[in-house]
Amino acid sequence: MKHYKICFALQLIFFIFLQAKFYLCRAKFFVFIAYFPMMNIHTQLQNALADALKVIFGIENQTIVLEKTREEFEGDFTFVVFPIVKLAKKSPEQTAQLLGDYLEKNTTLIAKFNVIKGFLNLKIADKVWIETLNSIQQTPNFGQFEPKNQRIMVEFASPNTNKPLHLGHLRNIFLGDAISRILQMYGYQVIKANLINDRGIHICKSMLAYQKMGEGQTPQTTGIKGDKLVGKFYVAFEQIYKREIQQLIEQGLTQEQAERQAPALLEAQELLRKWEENHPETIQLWKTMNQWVYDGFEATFREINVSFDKIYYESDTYLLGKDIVEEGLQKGIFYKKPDGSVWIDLTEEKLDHKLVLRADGTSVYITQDLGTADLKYNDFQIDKSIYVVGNEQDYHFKVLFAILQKLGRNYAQGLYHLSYGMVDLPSGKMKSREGTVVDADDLIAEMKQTAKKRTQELGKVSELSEIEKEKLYQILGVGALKYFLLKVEPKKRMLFNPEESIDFQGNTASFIQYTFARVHSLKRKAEELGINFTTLPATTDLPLHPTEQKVIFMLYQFPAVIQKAAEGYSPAEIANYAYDLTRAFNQFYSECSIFKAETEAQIQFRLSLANQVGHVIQQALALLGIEVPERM
RNA sequence: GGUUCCGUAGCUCAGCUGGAUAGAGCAACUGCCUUCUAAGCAGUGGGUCACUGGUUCGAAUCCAGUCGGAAUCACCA
Repeated sequence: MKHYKICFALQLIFFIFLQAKFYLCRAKFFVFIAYFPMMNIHTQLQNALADALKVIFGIENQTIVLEKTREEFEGDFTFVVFPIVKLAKKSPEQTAQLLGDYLEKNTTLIAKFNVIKGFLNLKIADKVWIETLNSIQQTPNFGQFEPKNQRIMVEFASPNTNKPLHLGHLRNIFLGDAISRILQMYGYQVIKANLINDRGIHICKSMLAYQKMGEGQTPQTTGIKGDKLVGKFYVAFEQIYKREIQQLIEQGLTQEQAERQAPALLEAQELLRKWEENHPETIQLWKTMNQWVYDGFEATFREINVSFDKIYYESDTYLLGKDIVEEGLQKGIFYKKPDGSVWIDLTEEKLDHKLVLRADGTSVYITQDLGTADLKYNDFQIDKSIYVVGNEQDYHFKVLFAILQKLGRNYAQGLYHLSYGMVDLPSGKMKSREGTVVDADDLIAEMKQTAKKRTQELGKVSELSEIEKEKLYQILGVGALKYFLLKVEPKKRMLFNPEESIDFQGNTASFIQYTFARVHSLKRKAEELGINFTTLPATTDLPLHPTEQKVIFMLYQFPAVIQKAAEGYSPAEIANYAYDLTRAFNQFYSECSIFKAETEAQIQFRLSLANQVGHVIQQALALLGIEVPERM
């Protein structure tokens, strides 16, 4: 409620400001319309209602909440009068009736209204909708917000280099990529960052197995993708390790002892020590194998059309943060235990005591995260910083942010953990050790294959060249996968059933892409007939079909949806919106003939509507990193 | 055990800054292609919004508790 009041107040101030500016600077007004076509109807209605409340009932400073009218009633916006009936001193019906009468008499916005109980349903005049469509049509980059002159870093992907990417990574990557695009649209300058975990015991495990049984294999000699090859040796290590543990247990050790004393692990630890001492051969092997992995990742990223602006390597950052520990000690925020380890007391923040440096002076996970936070800020002077990391680390980020807050970092306010739920299989959690992971490359290939099969069954694209067809399968397959993972609210855990392939019907990317292709087909036909696809309607006096009105209403909401998605860090908002817009358009499409419309003006109007739907679909899907085909 | 998150149709999910008779898709069934792409549209059936209480004109939505599930509470990352 509070949020809404502020929002309304800001809108009001802005509106007044612009009205004042209007006469001074006409251009500014158009910029305003360009970025906030929403304002036109919504704010005008709110203002008119505010007037009405004041004139009729003497009520001022009332928060005016407008809702979308439900399908089963006639109208576009609904004003619920229950909250004001006490102040109005009339029955809900009378109150609503009086307000409706006032609006009808004093504004040109309303075509009609009806009152049901305490609900005032307002139907916006067709003319206003057509003007809205025209204004959207004339807006270059409809949906793009004005630059906020703020920088925001989005860190995502953050893979380990000892094994290939899997389905869980894909959710992370798609989320990070989509939220980056959304924030950019919302006016931020976005820096996409990837913090690669390229060092540590797990990498040494792959390296050790390679030394033992690699026989000089390379991605080139084996034809195996680099990350897959390295992953193969990681699995090999695990097998050796497991066998050794088994043997030791048979010799009478406990499970725990065996796990600690197995020769393979000791050797891997030795390798890590050598790495830390800069042992040339070890470093060389490490570099070589990591490069294979990077090449492999790069191929996957290219396949899913994801890129980064900045790559951090943990081998560069893992020693950072020790100076911050020193700083914290000096400021009295951290304390030292007798054994020499350093801690922070976060019980005030309802967290616990947390270790920030080991007794032997070596870092823990959070130490380097403290250092990296400073590094990011110093590198880019960022105003906000987002970490796309799974919800298993919720506690870690609470602690990290609380520490940075206590240290008085001025960027601490702008930190946000975009936490998301795990992708589970019907059998439960994905476990790499048990071989139940869904490999990213395999899944992508499968999706493309399914898209191909489905396209061939329908047989509508015989005109396309082989290259174009391949591109189409790519767009459809990858799109379906992205949409599948993005349409669910990030924080919810989700289920993926490999047995049932991802749908291409219903609430899917394919459905939305298909609708874009339909629009494109209209465009081709218009060109054949020599009709300009983008011409604006000649008149605003056309009668609107209910489905046409609904489509314009959907288009009109696009900027507001972007705002909601950006502020709530939720690409799912965009996915749901794209789906609703698409459904509305398909309803229109099946109920209204475009080229057989009664008048030229109507044909123009409907083409203009279709054209705009095509644009917004393309934009909305682009925000999710999904491409659109012109035919399918 | 403490903390956090989740629980809506057979399945997968919307709706959650409180508003009218809780919505989609999949699956099942029924219509609609002498062509603006049927990967579509229209319709039928399917619900104790986990449960109990509270707040109020009004609760799937807010609060408390209970039950179920997950994560976390590491000198792993």
